[in-house]
Amino acid sequence: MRQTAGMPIDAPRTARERARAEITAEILDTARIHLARDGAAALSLRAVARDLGMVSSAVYRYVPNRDALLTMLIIDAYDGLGGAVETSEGAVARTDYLDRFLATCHAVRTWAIAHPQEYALIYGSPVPGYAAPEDTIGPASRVPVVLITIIVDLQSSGRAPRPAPVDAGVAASIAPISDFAGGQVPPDLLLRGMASWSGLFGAVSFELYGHLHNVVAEGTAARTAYFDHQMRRVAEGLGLGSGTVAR
Amino acid sequence: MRQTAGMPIDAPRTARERARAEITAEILDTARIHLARDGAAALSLRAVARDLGMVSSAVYRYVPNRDALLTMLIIDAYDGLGGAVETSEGAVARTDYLDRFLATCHAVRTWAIAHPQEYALIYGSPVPGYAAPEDTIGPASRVPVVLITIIVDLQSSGRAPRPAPVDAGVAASIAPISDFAGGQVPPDLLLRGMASWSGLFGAVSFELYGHLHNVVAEGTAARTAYFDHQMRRVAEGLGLGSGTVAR
DNA sequence: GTCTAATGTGAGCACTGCTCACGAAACAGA
DNA sequence: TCTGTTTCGTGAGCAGTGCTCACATTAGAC
Repeated sequence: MRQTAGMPIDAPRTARERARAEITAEILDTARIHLARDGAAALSLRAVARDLGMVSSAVYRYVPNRDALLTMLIIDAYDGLGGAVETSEGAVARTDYLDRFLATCHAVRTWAIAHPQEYALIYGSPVPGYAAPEDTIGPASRVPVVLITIIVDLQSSGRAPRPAPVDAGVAASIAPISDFAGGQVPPDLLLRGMASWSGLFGAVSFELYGHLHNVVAEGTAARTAYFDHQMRRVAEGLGLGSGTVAR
Repeated sequence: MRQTAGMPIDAPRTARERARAEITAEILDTARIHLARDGAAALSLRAVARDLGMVSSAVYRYVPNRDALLTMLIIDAYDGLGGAVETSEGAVARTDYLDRFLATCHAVRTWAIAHPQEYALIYGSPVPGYAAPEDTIGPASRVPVVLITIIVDLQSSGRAPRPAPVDAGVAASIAPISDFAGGQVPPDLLLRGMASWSGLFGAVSFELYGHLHNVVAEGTAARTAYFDHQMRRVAEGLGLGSGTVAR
């Protein structure tokens, strides 16, 4: 049976297996600290080894190579973000669709600001030559699933206009996600969900990567007000609005 | 007098100055090739030197360090994208506002797909510890200026609803860009411009960084159809729409 | 108690950015 | 034309990286 993130790790039987799991966890913990402090590009297996008081070649007994360590950290980051978002969104009354959406947006942004290097690791430019392994797609889909669920819920509540017809070519283009959703969700809603997702991602990334420099004032209040306004605009465009963008 | 991108280089007087300019250009050219092939993270001064048949320490006579070389490539990339977008958008009739917007979007995406590493360099996660110098803000603003201009043009044509009133806090948050625009452009329009810019950026980045994997079908046709649809949706949300998102 | 497999060690390879002392060449001023 | 000053190319060297490998040690299985 394969191990997948979120699944509890098999209880180690022997002392050796226990030690192995423990040391692997220590490596991951240390790597996490280094990542948060220095960023993914500067993550060094040798430095992690030094911090743990082991010789550099010893970590290769636990981690096949640097890319594998990064992959673990990527899954970690996806799960961290996904958990934060699910908690935040889950605390809002189910029928307050706009608030659910805004809670999701702000949760993503708050997490990103608190964990900039982790965010950059999962949503920044991929390390060249690095291909995201299949293990990441589960954790990676947690946030978009939340967004699409909000839109689908709004739809089923009957409080939204009927899904708009979508051009056949466009509908065909999203066949993969449509299949993933069991083919039951109208393409228009999936497209809305994706649009909100990429709009949210764009706004957070812009802020985090410094593209709002000389555009939006630097303080926390200004940045939050700007972000909130723009996310309300996105919601509006999705049929999630409360009537007007202005607050 | 300081040299700024876009400004013609002073004609070199002596043979030495001419040689210097030439070798610096060769270094930049080679670095550009390496960037396109291997990505920014793998850009190596030593490798560039090798390609040019010079010893590694010699390039330090022309480029202070690796970061400076990256900065030149960043300015280069901004200008390349800006030029491509301005050309594309400039070819559309001035009064076809939606088409101007879509031309801009598709130009950004086309350039990004053709120059993925350059795109990642300017819109991906910034290299840790690297702060974008002031020289980049001019070239960096070319695309957003195009977008905001479209929206302002539409506004002045009288074919759009009046700019919506904006919450005072939100309006204050965009003081920097508002000042940059001379204080004449209504905040609502600037906010729309920024929203379109970050929506466009989000969509292109998602595709380029592989976040559409298992979501949107892989082929060129599917990806283009999806992108076009989403950009039309963004346009819609901006008041640039032609009436309906469906084509 | 023995045998095998897992684990830790340190040397080593090839690479990186960057510095520095050293000559050689090119320029500028007298 | 001669002299003095910059500028430029060279190669060695430092500190760091990822990763491999032969070797010793140790822990678990039988």
